Amino acid sequence: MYRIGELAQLCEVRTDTLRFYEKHGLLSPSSRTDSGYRIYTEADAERLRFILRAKAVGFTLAEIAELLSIELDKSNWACADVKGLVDDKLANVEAKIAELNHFQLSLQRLSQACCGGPESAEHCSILEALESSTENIRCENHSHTHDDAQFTKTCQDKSAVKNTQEK
Amino acid sequence: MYRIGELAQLCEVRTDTLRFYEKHGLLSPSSRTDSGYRIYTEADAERLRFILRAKAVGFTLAEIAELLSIELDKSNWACADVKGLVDDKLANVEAKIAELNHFQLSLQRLSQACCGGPESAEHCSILEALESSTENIRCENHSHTHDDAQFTKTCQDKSAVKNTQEK
DNA sequence: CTTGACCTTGGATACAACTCCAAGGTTTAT
DNA sequence: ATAAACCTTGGAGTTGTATCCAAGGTCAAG
Repeated sequence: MYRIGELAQLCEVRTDTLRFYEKHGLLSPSSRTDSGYRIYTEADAERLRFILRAKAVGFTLAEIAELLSIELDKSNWACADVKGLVDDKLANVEAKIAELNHFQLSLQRLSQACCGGPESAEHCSILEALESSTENIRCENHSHTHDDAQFTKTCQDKSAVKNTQEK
Repeated sequence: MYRIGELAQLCEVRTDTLRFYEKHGLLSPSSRTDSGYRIYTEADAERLRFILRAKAVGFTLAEIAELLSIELDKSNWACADVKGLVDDKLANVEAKIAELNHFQLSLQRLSQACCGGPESAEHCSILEALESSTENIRCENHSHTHDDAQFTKTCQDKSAVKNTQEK
């Protein structure tokens, strides 16, 4: 039997988070004291751990609510249903990874093209790329032309410019 | 010279988005008609394209605002400043990728452990993993024990259960 | 001169997952 | 008996990126 603060400490969440989960139907205390304090049982704690584990593999709270409803009524669901949720999530995660990989590649190319020195940014390859090239930033049309000339070219005036930079 | 709807169509954004960018200091029309209509010049369109390209490589609008302020005053900034922004973003993106890769791995393991068949979910490996294992879901403590016995085990009752599944 | 397409503004709504706050009640320790 | 630490509720705020709406003004065509 835990009071809200105890359960929170045990599972390393905030009390606010527990109330938030309650409001959203994920976890309600099994009972209340006469004065209205929430009382959580060990089973409640287990349910919370289930939620946290599901969060740890990337499920949103809405998805976790679905998992919990299956969990409470397992015999009326098939493995296929559960696996479906996991596979949908997996596809979802993989799509996000693909997008981020695209960002990563573009950023790497931009970074490599820039000397990164104390020279004036007037001829900075990064800014130039953002000013004009779309194809070379988004690598969506895989043209395979290997024309990364634009990206290996660095800042033109490496010769001292001695600009005072105020940031 | 474009009216808001024309520029929006040209760059494939909503007019609302252009007003939103204006409200947030990213892009203001160069002038207005007597009746108050926004008038965008070709330079404004270029600035919008800069914004959209920066978005395409993963920058947030706040970061883009920073890039734009450099863009407008290039000579007072160094390549190092620009490259710094890109490299910070890159680190940021890579951290997100790492997190998602972790999700992906966990989800793959869960998926592989489950038969995915029409059997009752009463002994579903996925639910069991969420009920009890934390270490096997989060692969944070790289124990390298290769104990994926828990993950290769599939649903126990492949023998017909014939549960009617209502979803 | 009316219809429809366009434009204006300010403000509301949406999503996710909290986090914080104020005003007040309860429990525990001294 | 009183202070500290806990708890309650309802509601507002956060971050990011828009999207939608209502009430009204403008413009071109027929």
